[in-house]
Amino acid sequence: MLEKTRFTKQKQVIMGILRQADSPLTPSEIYEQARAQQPSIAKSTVYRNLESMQERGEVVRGILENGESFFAAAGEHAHRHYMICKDCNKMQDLPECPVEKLEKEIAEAGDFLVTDHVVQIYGYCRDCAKKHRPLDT
Amino acid sequence: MLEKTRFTKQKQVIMGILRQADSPLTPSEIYEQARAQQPSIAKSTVYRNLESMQERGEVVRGILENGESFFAAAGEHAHRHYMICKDCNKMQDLPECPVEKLEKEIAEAGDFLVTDHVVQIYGYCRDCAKKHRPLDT
DNA sequence: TTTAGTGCAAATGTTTTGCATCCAG
DNA sequence: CTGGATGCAAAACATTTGCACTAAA
Repeated sequence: MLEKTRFTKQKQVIMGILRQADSPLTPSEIYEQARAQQPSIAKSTVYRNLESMQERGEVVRGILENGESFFAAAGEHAHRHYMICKDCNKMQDLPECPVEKLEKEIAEAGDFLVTDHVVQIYGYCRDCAKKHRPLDT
Repeated sequence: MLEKTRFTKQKQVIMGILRQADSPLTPSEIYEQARAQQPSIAKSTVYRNLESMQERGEVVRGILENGESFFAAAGEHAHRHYMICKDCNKMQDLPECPVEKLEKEIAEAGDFLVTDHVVQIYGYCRDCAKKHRPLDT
């Protein structure tokens, strides 16, 4: 049973940040941005809100290779299929989900009850690739 | 340039554990198993070896939803396509990679230089599913 | 008023690092 | 011998938790 929630300023700020983001954000990034609007906000408040929002399905949570988590507002980049730049960590949405078919096969095989999946393609975005090795070799 | 490595007992123990594993292992699991063979081994030694082995391509590293990392010996379960049980955390290899085609399309589009990818399907393995909700509904 | 939510600090848990010592080559 | 590797402890991070206090309903 969901307990009743209060629309606190902090929660509004966090949701606002996530909704305006053009890419998922880490708790630290959210915290930094939130402090601009609400200087007294505590990091733990950010974490607690992200957790409860996730339980409510208002945001989606994922995890980066370095162990940091990231969050996106539901309906935005909420499908957890990304291209992630190893350099700047910016995440772009994948144009399609390549797993659905496979998921169906697994369900039919009956040895595993699928609830969810994650697809993350790593590499370098155009900008960061330029800095290192050119995209066009 | 790779610096020359020494075949220490610790490194042998760690590689042995990973090669015998039937599923990727977390550093803590590796450390525990390693202590059985080499009681004086330090956790930091496990981490340092795993890191250097990964750089050499001897092992592959991934990350779980809870932020813990995991490792598998190259050639074993080294492709980073898994079905991960949310209950017991056991990981099974996916029967096929559903991303290759998509990866090729991204490469052709030219906006992202792909180096690597991860596919993780979450859910419950047969045993754990039994404990909660039956696989056959 | 009531109590969910907050801020702050302390506690966790994982991974990293500094350094004196050790041992494989 | 020599310097790469180890063990130990401390430090660095991300995240969680306890608790008194604040503020939304």
